[in-house]
This record gives sequence, C-alpha cells and structure tokens, in this order.
Amino acid sequence: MVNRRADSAGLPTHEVVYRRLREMILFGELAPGQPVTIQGLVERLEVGMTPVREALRRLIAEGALVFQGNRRITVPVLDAAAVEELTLARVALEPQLARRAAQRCGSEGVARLRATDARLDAAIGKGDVTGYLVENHQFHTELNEIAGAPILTDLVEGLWLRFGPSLRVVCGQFGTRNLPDLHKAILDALEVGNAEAAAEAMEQDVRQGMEQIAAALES
Amino acid sequence: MVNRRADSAGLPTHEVVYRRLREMILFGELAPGQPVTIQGLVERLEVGMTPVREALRRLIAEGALVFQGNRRITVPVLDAAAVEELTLARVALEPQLARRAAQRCGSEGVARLRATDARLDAAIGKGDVTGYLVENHQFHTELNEIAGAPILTDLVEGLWLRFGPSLRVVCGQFGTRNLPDLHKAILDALEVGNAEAAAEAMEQDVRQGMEQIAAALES
DNA sequence: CAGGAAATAATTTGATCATATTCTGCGGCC
DNA sequence: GGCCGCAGAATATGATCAAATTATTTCCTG
Repeated sequence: MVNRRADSAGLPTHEVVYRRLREMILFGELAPGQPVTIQGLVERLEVGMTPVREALRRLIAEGALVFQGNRRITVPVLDAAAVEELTLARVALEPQLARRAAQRCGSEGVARLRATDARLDAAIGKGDVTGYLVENHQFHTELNEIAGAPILTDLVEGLWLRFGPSLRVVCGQFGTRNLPDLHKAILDALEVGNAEAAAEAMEQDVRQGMEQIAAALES
Repeated sequence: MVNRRADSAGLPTHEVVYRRLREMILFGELAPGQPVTIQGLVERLEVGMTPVREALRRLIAEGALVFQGNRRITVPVLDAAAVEELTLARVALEPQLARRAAQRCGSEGVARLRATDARLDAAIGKGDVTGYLVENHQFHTELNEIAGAPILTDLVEGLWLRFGPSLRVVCGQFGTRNLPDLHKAILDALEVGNAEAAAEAMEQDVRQGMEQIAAALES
C-alpha cells in the first residue's frame, strides 16, 4: 500500500512483472508446456493480481504465452509447423534489420557489439548456457537498436519470445559445445558498412539457430 | 453483477472489450492522436476497469495503441519513418502468406474471396468508406486463413492494427473514388494455384495501399 | 492598475488491492 | 461408466490511493 515504487526505479508494477516474466521466458526459467497460474505469480512475486493479469495479457498478445481456451495459460510448445513459420518470419525480417544496421553503424557501435560477442564466446567456453542465451539476445538487441527501426524491432522481439523456451531446451540438451558463432561475419560486414553481406550473414545465423530447434523436435 | 455472459455468447468481458476496441481502431471510430482513457471506456462500455485495462494492455502490446510514457494512451500517429517500416514489414510478410494461400487454396476458398471482393466493389461504388475498410480487411483475413500460418497471420494482423486509423483518414479525405482494386490479380493467381504470381500481386497491393498513406502524410 | 507568470488548489485519471462471484476440473458416489 | 458436489483458480467489481493535468489564485512587474 506504500512501496509501489520501491521495487524497481519508479516503474509501475505491471511493467516490472512483465519484464521479470519476459526474462524468465527468454532465459529459461520456464519450460515449454509448463502451466503459468495467476495466483502462483501473485504469491511468488508478492504483488496483487491486477498487475499480474495485465502482464500476462501482454505476453499472450505477443505470443510469448498461450491461452489454452479454457482459462489456462501455458508456455508454448513449438511443433514443426511453428518452427517453419518462425524461420520464415525471422528470415524475412532480421536480415532487413542487419541491412539497416550496416548503413547506420558507427565504429562505437561495432565496438559495443564486439564486446558483447566476446562475452558470448566466454560463456560458450565456460559451458554457461544461461550466459550464452543472455549475451546472444543482447547481441541481437544491440544490433536492432543500431538499426533504428522500432516497429521491425518490436516484431522480431516478439518472435524471440516465441522460441525462447524451446531454444533453452535445445541448449540444455546439447550444451554449448557445438554452437557455431556466425556473429563474426555479421560484425565484419557491419564494420565495412556492407549492407548486403550483413543481411546475408544474418540470414545464415537465423537459419542455423532455427535448424537447431527444428532438429531437437525429433526426440 | 450477473449478466457477464449476456453480452456476447459466452466470451469473457475482456475479450469482448478487446474485439470492440479492435473494430473501433480498424474501421475508423478512433482517429490518430486521439487519447483513449480507461475511465471513459468504463463508462462507455459499462464494464469494470479490470477488463478494460487488460484489453488495452493487449492492444498496446500489438502496437494498436501507444503508451505515452506519462500514463496516457493514444491512437498512434504515423510519421514517414513508421510508414516505411510498415511497408517493409508488410512486403516481407504478406506475399509469403499469399504464396502459401495459392498452394492450399481450393475452389471454395476462391469463391468465398470473390464474394468478399464483390461486396468490396459494391462498397466502393456506393462511396461507403467504412464498408470498404471492412470488406478489404475481410478479404485479407480470409486469405490469411487459407494460408494456414497462424504466427505469420498474427504478425500481419498486428501491422494492420497499426495503420488502421491512418488508412481511415486517407479514405475519409479522398473518398472511395480512386481506389484501384488489385485484388483481381490476386484472385486469378489463386485460382490457378500460381504461387509466385499471387505473391507478386500481393506485393503490389500492399505497396499501393501504403503509398496512399504515405502520400496523405504531406498535408 | 493591468497583464502575465509562477505557485497552489481541485478535479480527473491511472494503479493497485481486497473481495465477491463464476467457472473448470477432479474425485467420490450411485 | 455417468452424474453430482467440492475445491481451487480465474474473472470482474468497487474502493482506495497516488499522480498528473487543468483551473485558479496570487504576487510581481511594467
């Protein structure tokens, strides 16, 4: 009744809950198929149910959670058709962002991205699955920011939320061992401002990632 | 507090509110820039504020409404950059849906689409702007349904919500007089199952529509 | 004394919570 | 195996508190 603002730097509670859930979805605390209950979150996060409901509606609208018709909410389970659609959408959109980023990227942007990519490599080296997921997402987020296309970025972020839990499962199964890093080609293209090369490299990165998810479905 | 289910065939209130607002956005009852207040909707729709809040969060997540930082919600006003991004996204996605539709479309599907397109022509003939908007959206919705790609359809529906109010303004300014109908080419391609032709025709339709919006920005 | 700007008061709006009501799913019983 | 009641969870409402916008007042300046 007092400390609404004590949580996280002046943000409304529903926003805080949203971000918390978003991270849980992207970085693995929620498994595909797992049910998500309102009351469970109310108790776990110690907030009222109105902000929880708002955050959940938002995530459902983004496809990060699915509303099962009866009043049950779960983490989505991807089938082959969904992976195919997501691949199609990512291939259609993310190379465009890479192209724009190549046109607008300054040297400081490349430097930031290289730093993030280095942390990504470090996580892979340590076998740190969560670290890999976080830095990989961070890399793409920074690139999208450079691209300066808020609507396209929104769309792509929504796609990432959809396959986040499944990606976690893949990495959990196979570890970080054979995760090829196609980011180097992207970085080189950005550095010289070669938009087409950046788009091409991004498409490869996207296809590679989605193929891993598709391959893991056969099990 | 009894007749929750008297409204609209067993749907939860927040769903009813969402659909109502969605139609208001798509078909013109809300103008770009117009503020949307929670309490106003509570009075107008005669429901509690929780379902209204949920519906608004959902629409904000889809980009149909924008959260103005301070706690105010408005209908989005598109600038040139936004129109460009929306064009890019639509061109990237909707031809793909047309391609899939061409591969899966039976004769009954073509028949339904032709019927919708006939109603569209009738609306244009009568100068019925709202009718045009409704049938045009209906046409694309039916086509997306045939394509059988729920995720891509979701993405595209979100894009339509973003430019809906602005499209209404364009049609309000120019009337339905010079609205070329590129749907005929799409229909012909679907009929013979020519996926590439369908995709090409859809791209033309998308570009034509977005150019109208872009042209209306200079005023 | 008049006009305007800053500060303050009042109203409107948004955010959160606690509670009542309704629905779904499950387990026991016929 | 089908039906009924019960527990648990979700939905919806109204009340309460906080914040922001608007209106008003007051004070200072020309």
